[in-house]
Amino acid sequence: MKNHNCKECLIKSAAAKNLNNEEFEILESNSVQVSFKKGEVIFKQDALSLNVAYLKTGLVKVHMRGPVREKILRVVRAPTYLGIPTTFGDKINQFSATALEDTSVCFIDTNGKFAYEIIVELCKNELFDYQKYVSMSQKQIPGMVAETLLCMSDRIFENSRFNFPLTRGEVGDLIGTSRESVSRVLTDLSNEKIIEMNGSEISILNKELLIQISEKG
DNA sequence: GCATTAACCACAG
DNA sequence: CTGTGGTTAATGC
Repeated sequence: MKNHNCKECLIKSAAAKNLNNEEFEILESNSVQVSFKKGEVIFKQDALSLNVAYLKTGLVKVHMRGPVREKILRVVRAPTYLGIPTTFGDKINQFSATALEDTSVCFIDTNGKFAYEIIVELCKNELFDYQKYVSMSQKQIPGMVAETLLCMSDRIFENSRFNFPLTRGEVGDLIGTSRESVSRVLTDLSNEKIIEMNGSEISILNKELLIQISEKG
């Protein structure tokens, strides 16, 4: 935790861009910035709410405990809000967030000025999740893995080569399959020279084919 | 039936 | 944690 200056923040949220000086003072006195190391829990399911978390830098997985195992709901890159972890009315988190990289987060005591931005964020998430669940229910595993790789490459890292932030097991939790299946698909893709793996580093060699696989399912 | 897909188990590195 | 092989269950042709 450290002192911070929301007005001078270079990674201001869209909501914060509309605030006046007085409102910035309110924001600063009602928020706190915290750093997290890779693997640290930012907020935890079943714990009391820490209000809204704004992911300033880093990469985070948002996940929920399922009847059998943990399910990764999404993987998000800064800057973004981490959603509203509680239901209205209670203050118990319904899901968790864990840092996949070193990360800094601002916890904000919610006030009216942020409501609009938060709603926009929630709508985007809802749409994104609907699309994801449609995909998941209709595609086979290679399609889902391909889609995940493309998503990482295009949306998270914006690079065809990147350091894969998830373990095989976590990819399984994300797309709803077993770690073994993820393993096998990845080695298949590697054997077919569609991707290249070096430890945790992954390069996409044949993006067109990968897109085909992700679309065909 | 036979083939395919994928989950579960187990063991090795 | 990861990779692999054997086994099993469900599904499709």
